[in-house]
Amino acid sequence: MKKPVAERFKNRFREYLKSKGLACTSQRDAILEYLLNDSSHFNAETLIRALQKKQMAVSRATVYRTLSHLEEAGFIREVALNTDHTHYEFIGETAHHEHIVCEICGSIIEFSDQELESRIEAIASDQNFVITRHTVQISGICGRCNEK
Amino acid sequence: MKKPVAERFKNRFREYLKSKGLACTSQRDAILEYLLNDSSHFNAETLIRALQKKQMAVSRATVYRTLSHLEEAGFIREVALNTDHTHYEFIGETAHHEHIVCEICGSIIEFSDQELESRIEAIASDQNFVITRHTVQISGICGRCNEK
DNA sequence: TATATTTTTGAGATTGAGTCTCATTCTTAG
DNA sequence: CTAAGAATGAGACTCAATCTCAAAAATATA
Repeated sequence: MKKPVAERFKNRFREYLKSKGLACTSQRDAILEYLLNDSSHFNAETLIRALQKKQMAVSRATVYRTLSHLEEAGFIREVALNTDHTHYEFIGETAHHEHIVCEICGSIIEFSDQELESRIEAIASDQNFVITRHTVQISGICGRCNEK
Repeated sequence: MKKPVAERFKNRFREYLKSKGLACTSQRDAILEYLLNDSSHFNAETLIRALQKKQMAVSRATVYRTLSHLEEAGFIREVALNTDHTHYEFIGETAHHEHIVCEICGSIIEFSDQELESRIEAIASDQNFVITRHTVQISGICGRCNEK
């Protein structure tokens, strides 16, 4: 059985590539395919290893290149969860949201808050800025870790 | 003429070091001294180069180690202005604030907004989190760059 | 103040994410 | 089917950041 949502994303990506004069390759397919099924939060290195395990190995260079295209095309976005390496999340059809990360167990909670978003818009406009991107990053200790 | 504020910071740092069983060294002094006079926003590499120029060279390893201590002691904090490398700012006596960065000219505007802060507190508490840190990072295009 | 103990330093090796190069292979338009 | 252009992969490279360890400095002890 086909998954219509996944098909739609794949077509959108193909169209994006075509519109930019880029080629549709099996590696680019494989990466999007993987993200559609297995991943909401990831980084380049884990993605490389995961693809290897699935016998769909794609070289490091190609993975990085494809992630740039996916970001450019609006399929994924960078999230600053961790200073060590760039973290991404698949955007799909989910609404814009922010993250709270537990410093102890590493668990990630997503939230979205209209009041917060409006305030950010207002601040930027006060400063005469046109926003292209924004992130709210909260680190702390989650309820469960606090009990221990 | 002595600067009383700077002296106060230096004493606070010495006390912090003592309380942790750490030594007061000329290198640690030199780094704090530099930050007190010359810098609000900086990163490790520029700091290393700046100290060299002032004939107060401190090794890379020591700079990184000292920055950790200064952060731990609450004198500086990491700011995510740029994904390439860790950016710091000297906290001093300034109030907590966030940043808007222009993607074109790189200019940084600092702002603080009580409404935003309260909202963040409320969200974390809804999720049963105790906040240890938070950042609001806005990227966009500033008024001046937009005109061009 | 001299000495013993502990901590720090610096030089350079190491790690690891991310980028670059370039010969070879794949896509695509015609 | 073919020619032209684009993408891939292997591995070299970059650069921030960390680690190692012998020598030096700071602190504690007497």
